[in-house]
Formats: sequence, structure tokens, C-alpha cells
Amino acid sequence: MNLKSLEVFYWVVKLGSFNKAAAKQNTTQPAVSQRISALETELGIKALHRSTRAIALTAKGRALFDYAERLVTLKSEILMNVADKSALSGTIRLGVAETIVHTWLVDFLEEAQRNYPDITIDVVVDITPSLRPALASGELDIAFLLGPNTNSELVEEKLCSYELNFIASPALKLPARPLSNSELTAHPLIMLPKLTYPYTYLRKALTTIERGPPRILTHWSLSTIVRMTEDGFGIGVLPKLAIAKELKQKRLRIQKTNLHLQNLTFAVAYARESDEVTKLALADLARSVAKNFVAGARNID
Amino acid sequence: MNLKSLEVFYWVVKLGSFNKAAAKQNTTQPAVSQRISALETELGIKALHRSTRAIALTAKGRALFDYAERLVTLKSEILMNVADKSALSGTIRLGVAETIVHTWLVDFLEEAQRNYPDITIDVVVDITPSLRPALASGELDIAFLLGPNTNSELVEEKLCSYELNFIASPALKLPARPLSNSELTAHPLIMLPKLTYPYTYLRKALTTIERGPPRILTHWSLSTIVRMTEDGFGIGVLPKLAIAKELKQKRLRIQKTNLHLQNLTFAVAYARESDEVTKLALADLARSVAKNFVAGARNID
DNA sequence: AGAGGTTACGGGCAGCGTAAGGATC
DNA sequence: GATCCTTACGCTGCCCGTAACCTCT
Repeated sequence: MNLKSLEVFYWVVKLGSFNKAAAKQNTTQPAVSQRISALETELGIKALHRSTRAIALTAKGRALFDYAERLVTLKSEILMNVADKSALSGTIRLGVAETIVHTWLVDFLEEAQRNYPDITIDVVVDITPSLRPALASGELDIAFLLGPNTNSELVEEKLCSYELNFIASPALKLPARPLSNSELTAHPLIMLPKLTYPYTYLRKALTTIERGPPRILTHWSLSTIVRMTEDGFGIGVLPKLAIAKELKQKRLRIQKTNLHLQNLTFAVAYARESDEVTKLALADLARSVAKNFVAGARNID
Repeated sequence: MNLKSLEVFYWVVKLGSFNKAAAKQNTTQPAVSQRISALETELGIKALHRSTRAIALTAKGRALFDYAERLVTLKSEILMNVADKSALSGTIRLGVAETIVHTWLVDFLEEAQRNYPDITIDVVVDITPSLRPALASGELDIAFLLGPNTNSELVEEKLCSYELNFIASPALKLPARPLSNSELTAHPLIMLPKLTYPYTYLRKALTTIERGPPRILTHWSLSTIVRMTEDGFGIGVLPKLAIAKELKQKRLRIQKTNLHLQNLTFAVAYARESDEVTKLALADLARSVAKNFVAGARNID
């Protein structure tokens, strides 16, 4: 009897699908199929009804699942309490919101490589609303995303908080003094789309009876927002820390206004599961890297 | 991380030796060595001090051992509670006292084959005093031997009880009536050696002041005792059930005496361990086979 | 037709046993 | 030198991934 087979079985039941279990375990669906059959043959039982679309546990299957859960838990306890953390290994699929890519992701990956040389990290850059379901379904193991969202079924913990700024191209020749709201809305605002804090807040704050809502240009790609802002399409709404280079090179500047924007906060998120020390280790590392990054970048303007 | 490796580690610690663990797990000593190294490498720890002769656990090793024990227990619980018993598989080393060979061992092996086709049973015939330490050290998994010995560190449960008889060759021309003690001691008694019930009892019961102790010929092999008795060397002290064939063929007969011998009882014994459903299953089977044998052989005389 | 599980098959590698090599008493 | 663990090495067989197939909606 094999620990891996029981782990696969556990995930098949937990996720309700051979495919999802395969994704979770970084393997293929046929491999999962094989393992389950082998397990059933070895124990001489049928564990799963899988005639129809949804899989259902047999009585023995339910019993087996309970044991499998305990085994999986024990395994992760061993990794947690006995194993040298630097010997952690395996592949972790990391989802990242783009802002993080532009700030400390590289630092993080380097640190991870240094501390956990045997862990392979597959990075997927995507928008926060796509990252959460991917975590929940097991397609991703861990993510750095906009949050923490307290309603989430995921574990989410604050990582860092970025001051949100109005950014303009010097070519716009805006005054250094704080802009009034009407001066601000003379230009389109370029920002992240609906469902994010800047959009909902600014749309409400800048809507006036006479002129209606401000012109807003949204895009999920931070790079695109930066590029459009540089090209003078409008005023970007971005954390200054994400555009340190552009600011330094004077290709962009911070535009003062009368509005106070709340910080954009990011969180590390992962599914609430009985396993995976690796995730915890990486989450800790992310916290430390993010903290250092914010501390080291305090003097940017 | 591998269930088998942790199991091997468990047995190495439990038995205090790579060699014994290898024997226990039906593998070779280098294989054990490899597994332990692999485990230590994977977890990035040293689990065992093995510079000197005796094996000692490190702190991490002790922690790992606790987890390993729980895993081994869980595994056997799965086998016990979830697995179809008829799907049990593996190799079991069975030690057998010779009397059992001459009574129901073949029945047992056939039944085992029928009920558990995937279990391989290696049979070792030996004397009871050798079987117990072999069980304790893990060289054997289970044994049918003289017992139960209540002082044993082993689990021992009564299997069957054989009436012990005085057996003689017809060639001795002894009378059919009960022999007196002095008539009995006119011939050497052929029986199992010291440390067994018949020897100690009869030596004491038949020793008289004038003639001293009776002449006793002992041998650990039942076959030899039977053969010697057949050849008229003396009067055998044997369970009649072990010589059914010889009695039927009138090559031997039961000799009545004035002495009452207690029954010779046999037990199934195995080490008190956290694992091994297989042993329990086979012990159950042995109980049933032994019971049937005794019931079916009631009319022998 | 598409989603999801099974079967078939070739290839890679983990892990085994044999055998030789230390180390310690 | 005996005992016990480690290292070396060739080989077997398990298990994986690819791909084709089946089945149900």
C-alpha cells in the first residue's frame, strides 16, 4: 500500500473529480485512474461509484477516505515537524497579480530559490478574480493577490500595502500643485477595472451631477496602464512602488490631488487544506520579502 | 515520502538493527540501508546515529519514529477495517512445532490457500524453544507451538489440546489391561525432551526410591519418537492424534496405564505489534482448522 | 460534440538483490 | 576476524505520460 495512492484517492474524493485531483497532484488523469484502480484491486474493494458523471463513495470508500485523510495529515505533520524545511521539494503553482510582478516577485523567487532549492515554482500571472477560483479548485497552490478577502473560503493573510497614486506623464504638463477634482477629470483615468477598490471609489467620488461620471479607461494589465499613462492617454491610478523605474527616469511623475486614496493591499492566499507545509513556508517567505521591499522602497517618489 | 520507507524505519528502530528489520520486511539489508538514507536525505535530517554498533535515535529521529508508528498503525487499520480480507497479500513466515505438522498443518495450509490466495506462507518446522525467540526477534511472523506460555512477551492463544497417550508397538506384546507403574518402567519411555510437560511430570511420577528415575529416551523430532516406538525401543508418549495412520494400520497401539497424563496443548503465537492483520487472519483460521481437526478425529483410538 | 473516465503502450527510473568494501569491536 | 552497515552495479518491474477509445449528457 502506497502513501501516494491514498493521497490521490483523498484528493479525488475531496475535489470530486479525477481530473482535478490530477491537476492538484501535478500528474495526468490516466495516472490517477490507474492509481485508484490499483488501490481498489489491492484492497479488494470498490471505493468509488463512478458509473455516472459525479463520483460517489461506497461504504468502504468512506471508511478509506477517513483513513486517507489521517494519513495525509500525518504526512504533512512529518514535513512540518520533522523535516528540515530547506529540504522541502516538489512543484508549487503560484498565481500572482500583476502588481506583484512589478514590485517584489523577482526578489521572492530569488529568495525561494536560495532557501528552498528543491522547490520548483510555476508562476501564473493572472487577475485576482481568476486566481481565487483557481486556488479553490486546486489548479493553483498559492497566490499573491488583491486582498485579503475576509469572505473567502481561502486562507488569506495580508502581505503588503501600497500607497495608490495618481500618475501622469510629464508631457501632460500638469501643475505640481494638487489638482482640483474638475482638473483631474479633464483627463481620462486609467486604472484597474471594476470590482477593484480604485474603480468603485473614484467613479463615485468624481461623479458630479452636471458632468456625470469621470471618463475611465480600465485594463487588467498594469503594464498596459503604465504604457498608456506614459503615452499621455490620461492619468494613471497606480501604486508608485510598481513604477519605480519610470519615476526615476522621469518618464512618469506623481500627480498630487485633493483626493485621498486608500492603500491597495495584497495578500497571500491558499486553500484551507490539511496538507502542504510548503505553502506555509512560501507564505512566510513572501511576507518577509514583501516587508523588506516596502521598507527598502520608502524613499521613492 | 514513502509509506514503505517509514515502515522500514519503524522496524529498524523497533528491532534496533538494519539486519533484523530487513529480515522482518522480507528484504535484504542493503535495501534497508538505502531506504533509510533516502528517507534521511529527503527529509534533510539525520535520524539515526549509527557510528557505533548500537543504533541510537537523534531528536528528529525520535519524532519521526512517533509519526512512523502512527502511520504503520493506520496502515494496518486500513487493512483490518477497509480491505477485503481475502485480498490480503504478502509473505508470512510461519514456525510450526512438529506435532502440528503431523496433525492439521496440511489442512491449515490448504485452507489458507483457499481463503487468502495472495498470501505466501513460508513454513519453518522447529522446536518450540527455538520458535519463541524467532518470533520475538522478527525472524518469524507467527507460530503454532506448545503453549500458551503466559509469561511470554508474545501474544499466545490456545489452539487445540491433544490427549497424551502411551503408545507401544504390538511387537512388545504388552497386555491390554492398564499397566502398573513398574510394568511401565520396564521399558524406556520415548518422549519429547526436558522442559516439556510429559518429561517433567513422568520423571517425577515414575521415580521410586528403590529403582530411581525411569529410563527416558528423548528426542525433539516426533517422527523419530514414532519410528523408535515402532521399532520397539520402548513406550512412546505421544498424542494419539499425531499417529492416526500408524494406529489405523496397527503398527502402533495405545497402551493403557494407571497414570493420567494431562493434555498437550498448542497455541498460536505472534509478537505483540502494532501491525499485521494478516497474522490475525491466519491465527483465526488456525483456530478454526484446529477445532475442526480435533472434532473430526474424535473416534481415533 | 464535448467532458470525463478507461485502456493500451512505450519508456524512464526507483528500488531490488548480489557482491564487494569499510568500520568497529 | 566477525559483525554490521555502506557502496557499487546491473536489472527488473512499476508507474508515468501520450494517445486512442468509450460513455454519458
